Amino acid sequence: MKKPSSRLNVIEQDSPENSSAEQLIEALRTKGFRITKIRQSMIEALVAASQPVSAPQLLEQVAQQHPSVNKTTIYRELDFLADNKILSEIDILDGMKRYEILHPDHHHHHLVCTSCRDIQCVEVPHHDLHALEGSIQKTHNFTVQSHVLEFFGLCGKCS
Amino acid sequence: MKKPSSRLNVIEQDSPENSSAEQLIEALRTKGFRITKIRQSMIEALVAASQPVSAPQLLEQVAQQHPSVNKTTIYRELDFLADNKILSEIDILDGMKRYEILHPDHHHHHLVCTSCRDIQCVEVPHHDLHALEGSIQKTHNFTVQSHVLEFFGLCGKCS
DNA sequence: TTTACTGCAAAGTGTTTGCAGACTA
DNA sequence: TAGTCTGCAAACACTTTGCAGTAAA
Repeated sequence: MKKPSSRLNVIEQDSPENSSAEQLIEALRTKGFRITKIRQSMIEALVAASQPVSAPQLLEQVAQQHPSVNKTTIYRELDFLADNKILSEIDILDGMKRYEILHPDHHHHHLVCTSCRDIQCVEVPHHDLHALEGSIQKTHNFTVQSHVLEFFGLCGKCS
Repeated sequence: MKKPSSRLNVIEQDSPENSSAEQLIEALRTKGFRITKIRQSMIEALVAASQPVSAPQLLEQVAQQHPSVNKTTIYRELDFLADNKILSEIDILDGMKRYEILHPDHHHHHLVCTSCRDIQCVEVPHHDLHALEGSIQKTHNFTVQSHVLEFFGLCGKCS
């Protein structure tokens, strides 16, 4: 069903995974939220993930440590984490949302293989898009808040 | 057949709606496909649409002329039309796909209002993205076939 | 006549809701 | 203890499948 993801390490983690998860958890704690086992497990799974993951994938992952976890909790928690700017949603046009840890200083886009559904991350020089957003703002009377830019094609293995 | 028109602003139709629908239908006919009432009605509805439409929206639309039409037919026909390069799929992250007539010489992107879900079209200078795709091809060993670029924000009415 | 196309019923998949009970702080 | 978080059951919305019947060419 799922094959081990290719380690292309396009994006390098700023800090070791554990530390990153702990930082996020600490931030939530200081905001006054409770750190439950499931919340912790989800954040760790998301930090460790090498690709954006879907809710069903995450359910499977978390269930390995907490077999009684319910899908409702997963969905609610994903909403919660997205609301708190810990996750960003991405869409690869296959009908379900995926989530990944949001690195505020690390905006990037994705290369989605249409054959094996593998997802790589890629950073794009931002001045182009910023300039574009500025001109859209003026010509279309539209206030751009965010954008989605994803590339579809064939990865090295599939081409 | 093809009129060269690269206007700024919102996309302008090259030709009257009827004519465009008839061209598409004629192309299908010469490929050997049957032109049923529902197929015809769907193409006309899609050509007339001012925004990308979802399957449920299209069902409602077509049902006005053909009350007995079934959702299964709508979904199958949308697949069929997309396979035949008459439609392109777009995704505005609200959980369902939308479709619009594909103008091969008229690639564009969308401005999605996160408040009222209104969708405007916008053309983006393509040399930037082409250059980007070229460099991705080399640096990431990834063959780019297509991309999705959508902007989210507030339209004039909602901001 | 041929077979592409259609409708119907049913099921599949991802997601959400209401509520009672459990657990963190 | 208090209020956040969780599990469960059920419902939702969009989409797909199998099959028998209809209609375009």
